[in-house]
Amino acid sequence: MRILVIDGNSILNRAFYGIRVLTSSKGFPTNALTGFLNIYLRELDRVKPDGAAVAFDLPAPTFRHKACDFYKATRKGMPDELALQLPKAKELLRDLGVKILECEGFEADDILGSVAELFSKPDDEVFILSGDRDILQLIGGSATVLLAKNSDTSPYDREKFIEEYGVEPIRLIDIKALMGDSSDNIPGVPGIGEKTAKALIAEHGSLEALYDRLGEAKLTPSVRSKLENGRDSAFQSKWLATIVRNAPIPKERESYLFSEPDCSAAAALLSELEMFKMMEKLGLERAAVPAAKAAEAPEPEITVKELTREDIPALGESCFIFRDGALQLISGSSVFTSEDIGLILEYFASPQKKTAFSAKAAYKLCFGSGGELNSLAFICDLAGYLLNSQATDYTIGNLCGVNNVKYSSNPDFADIISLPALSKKLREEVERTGMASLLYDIEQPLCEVLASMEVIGVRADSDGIRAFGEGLRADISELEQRIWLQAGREFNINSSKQLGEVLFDGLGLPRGKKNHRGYSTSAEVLEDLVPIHPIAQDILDYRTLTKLLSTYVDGLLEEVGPDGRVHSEFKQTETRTGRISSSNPNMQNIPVRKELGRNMRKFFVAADGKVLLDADYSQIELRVLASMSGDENMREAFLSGADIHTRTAAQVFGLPEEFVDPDMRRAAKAVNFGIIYGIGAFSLSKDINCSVAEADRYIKNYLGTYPKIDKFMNDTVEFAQKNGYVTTLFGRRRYIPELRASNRNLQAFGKRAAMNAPVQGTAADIIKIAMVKVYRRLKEENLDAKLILQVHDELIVEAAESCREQAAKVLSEEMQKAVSLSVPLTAEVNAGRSWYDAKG
DNA sequence: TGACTCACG
DNA sequence: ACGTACGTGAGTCAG
Repeated sequence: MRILVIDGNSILNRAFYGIRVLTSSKGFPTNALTGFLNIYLRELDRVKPDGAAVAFDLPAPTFRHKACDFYKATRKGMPDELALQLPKAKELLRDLGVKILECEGFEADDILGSVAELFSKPDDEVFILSGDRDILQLIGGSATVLLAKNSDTSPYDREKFIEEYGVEPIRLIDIKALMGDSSDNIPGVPGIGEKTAKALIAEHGSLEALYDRLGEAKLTPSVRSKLENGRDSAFQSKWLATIVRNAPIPKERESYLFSEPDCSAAAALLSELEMFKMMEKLGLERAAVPAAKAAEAPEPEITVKELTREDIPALGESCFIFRDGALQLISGSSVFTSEDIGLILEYFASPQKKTAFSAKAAYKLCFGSGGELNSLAFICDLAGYLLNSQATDYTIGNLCGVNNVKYSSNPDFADIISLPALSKKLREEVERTGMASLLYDIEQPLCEVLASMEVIGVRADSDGIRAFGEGLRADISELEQRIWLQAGREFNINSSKQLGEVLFDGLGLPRGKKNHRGYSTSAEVLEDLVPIHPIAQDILDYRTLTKLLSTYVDGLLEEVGPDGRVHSEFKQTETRTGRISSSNPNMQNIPVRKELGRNMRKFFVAADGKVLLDADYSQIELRVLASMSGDENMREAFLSGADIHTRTAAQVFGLPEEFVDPDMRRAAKAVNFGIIYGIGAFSLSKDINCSVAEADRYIKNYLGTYPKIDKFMNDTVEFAQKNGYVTTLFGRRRYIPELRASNRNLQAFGKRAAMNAPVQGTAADIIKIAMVKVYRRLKEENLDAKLILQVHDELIVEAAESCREQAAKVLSEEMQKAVSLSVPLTAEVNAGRSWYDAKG
């Protein structure tokens, strides 16, 4: 028989620490479960066993079979977030037909050893999955170990083990007896480390043989005396390190074969945990309401009709879903469908009050055909986003799960007929959490603005881009030749792996930071190599050019439409902070910082007879911070119109502004940015190239200079720890479950995110308000000028030459008075034929 | 698919 | 002892 047997504790533990925080909307942690199932399914696919069993630790209530008082005394108790997932894992595995093994007084690895023993007949194969190297001692006969590492598992059979350790697998015990294992509280022989232990066992064969021959063995005096003194400890350690193979597990071999899965139970559990992706992976249908409940409340009769012209005036309040050119709308207990564009537009234009699931596509249809979308009162996906910005998508099904609205038991209309209930629940939640104005006054109106921007797009000069690309191609092949020449061979420069081999093995250059797959070849590392070898600069240049070519030249050309314009998609429910994102193509990361890349902006141009107006906020995030924290010192800087970085440098260094040199200003600028990101001395020191101690001093001085910023950050973190979320000036929330994680790195990340989100998010709120205002006023004043792009703190309008002055005035006025802070907001507007020219 | 690298605010 | 600033999207390689 072919059996897969798993150390449940070990794999859950690895999954828990290896995967970012995942929770259901109610905060129930699911990361360990998700990780475990992914690993389990992958290995199932590889091993294709006849049966599987998962072993769990089950300590005896009053004694252990290894009753040493120090045994595993230091192993930390499991964090609550993980402990909660343990019973769910067992329940789910049972539902899936997997055997669960627990023996009072035995640990999971003892159970694995016993299973391996049970399946050691000639035709048996046992695959033992664990993340714990101790388990390697079980290799042999029918048993192969699948050792879980970072993100994959590596199979260990006898040959592989011997190659790595130089001894038989069972000798692992003897090695441990000498070197000990602090995580398992195995003392070993004090002073003997891994290297010595391996060498001694490889030479002498076993612990017993070593001690038998201690007298005549060739040993250094110090090792000999350590071994003599550590004799008792060594033998006790060997016993501790030995995995038991006779735990009282079920002996009926057939009981380990897969049993019939209970799909509905598994689906119900996964639905409860909102693990919908996993359900798909397992091929499970979404759980219906349990039969008993469905019987209590019979479903209303649903009638499905094709929408007709006559229906429209009679429709009461309805909600609609518009997707892939088809409309589905629900009114009372009737479901109407239509693919007739004329009819759809007529419905959109009607005065019936509407709730949309997602509205951008509907707006786009209207813009494309001169229609209107009237009386739209509520947009569900935007509400869901405000309630939980960290979900990955806001499909109807997910919103129902997120907001705990019951499904219909009728699978055909599971989603549709629950929509009215869903929108009601969402509306209540948004109002309860104080985000009504944010939804109705900012996000919903913005949806129409974004739809308009997507439809209009930006004119692109394809010929110009192609010509630029040809120039790049020539330079790239020249660089490629030079790099190959210096490397002494041809290789793929784009492959970090091959590049690493060339630089660090071939040329013997010093290695910098390592990463999971070897040594880093990032720009940071390469820059340090520039003074050492000329190849470094060539590689940096090669990277710059190929990035421009593949992402911005080739990538962009694919996105230019038949109208000669690119129609980027602006997503409104994508970021955790409230920003919008841009994709296909991403117009928010077109190069600007370096001149070569900045040239790309020459190819984004105004249509004939028009100009581009580019308006950007000056220091919006720092102004928001000054206002939110109320720090007088920083507010004064903005009120007086000072150069903020120079002013900061002067204050932090205690000098008059005239004495601030460019280096000092640069350092102050880095600190100003760092503060917004939740600064750390280490990263600041790298950013401005100084010692960590120096960076630490800058930060301390800074927080001393702006004490209320210090207080604001501390208060914000404290609020987040207490309430689980932070808010912007306009009430937008970001939940930060990481703060409650037991992993320190995750907690530290949570704190930084908590400090950043109110600032970044408020700035996002402000520009959204400005966008709505600009959009409305351009329309009101009947100007031939349209908003076409947003880049976080920057708006771009395409305006007819005839109204460029008026449009520029609208932009600058509406941006500056979008909101009223305790410091002024300023926006600078420039005009030009191309984005390059229009950007200052 | 995930890791790496790099473009932007 | 360990990792190291917030938020994105896209292209490439390698398993």
